[in-house]
Amino acid sequence: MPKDKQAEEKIKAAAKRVFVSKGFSGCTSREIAKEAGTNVALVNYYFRSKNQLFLLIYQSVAEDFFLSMVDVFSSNLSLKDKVSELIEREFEFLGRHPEIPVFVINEMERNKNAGIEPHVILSKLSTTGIFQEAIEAQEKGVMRKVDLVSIIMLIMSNCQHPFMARLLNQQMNGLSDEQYIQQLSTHKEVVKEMLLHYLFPTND
Amino acid sequence: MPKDKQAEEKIKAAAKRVFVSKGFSGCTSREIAKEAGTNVALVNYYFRSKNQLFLLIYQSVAEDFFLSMVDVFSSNLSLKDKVSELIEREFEFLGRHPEIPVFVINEMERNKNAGIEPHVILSKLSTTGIFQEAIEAQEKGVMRKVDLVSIIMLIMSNCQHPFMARLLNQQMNGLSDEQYIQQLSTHKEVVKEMLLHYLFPTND
DNA sequence: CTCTGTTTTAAACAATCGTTTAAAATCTCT
DNA sequence: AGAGATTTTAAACGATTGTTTAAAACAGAG
Repeated sequence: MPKDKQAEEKIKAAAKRVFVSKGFSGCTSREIAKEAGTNVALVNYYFRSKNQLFLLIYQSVAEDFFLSMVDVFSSNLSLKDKVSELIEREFEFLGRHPEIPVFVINEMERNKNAGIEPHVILSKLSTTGIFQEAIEAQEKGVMRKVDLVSIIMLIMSNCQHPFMARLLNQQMNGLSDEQYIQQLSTHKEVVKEMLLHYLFPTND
Repeated sequence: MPKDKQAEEKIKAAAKRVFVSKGFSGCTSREIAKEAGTNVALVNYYFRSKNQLFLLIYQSVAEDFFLSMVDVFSSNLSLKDKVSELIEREFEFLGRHPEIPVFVINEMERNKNAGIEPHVILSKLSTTGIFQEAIEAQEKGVMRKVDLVSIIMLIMSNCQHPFMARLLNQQMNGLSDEQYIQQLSTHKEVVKEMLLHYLFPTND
């Protein structure tokens, strides 16, 4: 009884929700089936196995995760505005998908010696010319002469960690869910101010 | 045949290694037993169940995780030196136990609605008077007037994330294990410079 | 050595896991 | 409406899960 033709898409969407929030080891095929409103056999009918379904989901999630960076770097904003815009977009994206960084990191670690491929999106980052642009800005004295890898790490740390460590931060500071959402929006401004002042020092 | 009296401790140590690196859902009781060089029955003989053993491990790990902060704040260094020393100790601790932040965050999330208690250590943080000290420093103009929660988040983000996202950073930048260890030590200095200059601005 | 209590082991328990099978239900096309 | 292909379901498969049982191996005291 195909109540709606899109059973395959329903399963994919359910799998995405369940995998991202509980991880591969933290859920079962039957749980995904129930979330999709069907049974286990149909999940394997469309996707052959739990592991194959997972790989499909992981790739699409990892792609989403890395995508926002790339096209900011391809724009023709100034380097400083690119960094500012990147922070803005990361907070917006992670506000909608706060579980993704932990999910990706967990599954990279779980498949350390196994199959998950280094993602192609990452190499696209080089092709935007962002590194060359950064080096030139450093030579001109526009940007502080800091190790480039460290700059990437600074941006990622300050954008991702507030979402990854949400429960930790809430409990440390006694914040409700609503209070933490408010905190995130003030924290975004703090991060932007700190990073931009550090990377692009001015004389005022 | 009790080859060594300390079977209980061996199991506890093995459970710590396995739980921290794979998480509760990512491992089995038999795996822990094998890691300890014994069998499943003995694990439950000493700890009754996988879940009870886990809770024991989780509490001790979470305690270690929060401990370094507290006694830095209890010292009689200047506020600026306290922050500097905190960053130094966090990088040292996480260098020895890089898996702990992800572990704690994962298990807090997994037991969101269940049993893991908010840790008492966190409330100890208030008793050090660090918050009062920070407010006074802000009133004196020694410290930048930034939201206190955000300051904590800045420190935690920049210390923890480089260890949590190790694989991610290595793959983004094509770094070997040895190269990343080197990167971490230069990044520590960058983090210290950025945070201290931001929080304690001077006129030079 | 013998007895008593503790520690360790092998084996089994029911439940659940990922996966498969085969039949039922539904859709497509004439 | 009816034949053939596709989709969906219920049921079962062996393997593995957390947990328990009962007997073996051991320690210390008399």
